[in-house]
Amino acid sequence: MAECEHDHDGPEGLSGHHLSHALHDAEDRCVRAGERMTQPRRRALELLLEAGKPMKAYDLIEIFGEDGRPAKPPTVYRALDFLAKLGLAHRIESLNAYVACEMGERNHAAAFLICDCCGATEEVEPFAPEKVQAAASKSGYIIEAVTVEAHGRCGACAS
Amino acid sequence: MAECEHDHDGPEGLSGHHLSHALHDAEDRCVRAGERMTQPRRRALELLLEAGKPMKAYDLIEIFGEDGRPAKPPTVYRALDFLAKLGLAHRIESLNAYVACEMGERNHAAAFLICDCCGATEEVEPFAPEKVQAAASKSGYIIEAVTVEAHGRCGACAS
DNA sequence: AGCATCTCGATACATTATATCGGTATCACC
DNA sequence: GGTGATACCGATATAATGTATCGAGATGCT
Ligand SMILES: [Zn+2]
Ligand SMILES: [Zn+2]
Ligand SMILES: [Zn+2]
Ligand SMILES: [Zn+2]
Repeated sequence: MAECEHDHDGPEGLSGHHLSHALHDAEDRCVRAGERMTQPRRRALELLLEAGKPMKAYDLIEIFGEDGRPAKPPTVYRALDFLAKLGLAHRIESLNAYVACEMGERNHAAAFLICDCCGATEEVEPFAPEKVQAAASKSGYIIEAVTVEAHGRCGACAS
Repeated sequence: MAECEHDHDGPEGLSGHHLSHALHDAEDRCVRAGERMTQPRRRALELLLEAGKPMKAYDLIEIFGEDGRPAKPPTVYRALDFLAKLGLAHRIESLNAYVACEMGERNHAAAFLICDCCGATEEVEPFAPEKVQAAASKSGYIIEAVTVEAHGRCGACAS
């Protein structure tokens, strides 16, 4: 980021009834998963959907209150963790940022193309690293580095 | 991590002439790349190689000085950034940690299996996310989440 | 009602990372 | 062998990011 200043306004986020629908769908999904869509969780998702791009936790914290007052950090971090757990949002580790999931399916592997120049990001189908450039070039991307991080349990801990 | 307490001592890092050789190789590679292997860079790599596992920046900072005194944060972060740029080490974003590269080739896509229980990590060949479980099960790993983050330049910025 | 569990708000704190600046080393060139 | 450009370093200060903890309220179950 900030390496060049191409000023490209990408596609923006949701508003109006698109937003309402997305929130309603999320609530459904939440209920089906046996979880509660509480007020802070809904608000966090609303902000991510409105933004339509990755947001830093502290940027959300600043604008969290409906009344314009910032939230306390744990409130927002808890909500974001919840959304990520449910698959409604993803954390992008290399940006320390969070973004609403654009795919419907639950618990899918997440993959992102991230422009280091302008900050644009795109959620894409997961792919093998050696196929990244081919996949990315459909969007004109030139990839410089790919990282794959798979979390789980090792042989010893799984047993 | 810290979810269970299987106490498995994994393979450890380098020492003695294994360490010296690795450092010497790194210096060669550095020179061939037209870069300088300075004292702080060498020291950072030495610590990563000795550890043989991912290390937090501030853990390195604590033990950085040959004389037992800690380093200043920018010293270590600069060295780590350099090592990562050269492909001698990787940053593991989801752990905020750094590890010496176990593969020889330069600028390869990095992929890691990370045990959330004991913290064991393993650098592996990059793979397509849908093949992760198959690949990982060779080591007994059970994968719960995979993320792919590809950095580069978007169509607009590349042009 | 009584109890377990989940969730929240608040305070305080911990961890991780960077901006900046002045000085030194290194190198290319003349 | 001087001179300027660049890369690198050490130090100070501060910014950005993330958590531990605790008491109170909400929710669901029997
Ligand atoms: Zn997604
Ligand atoms: Zn871009
Ligand atoms: Zn590697
Ligand atoms: Zn383990």
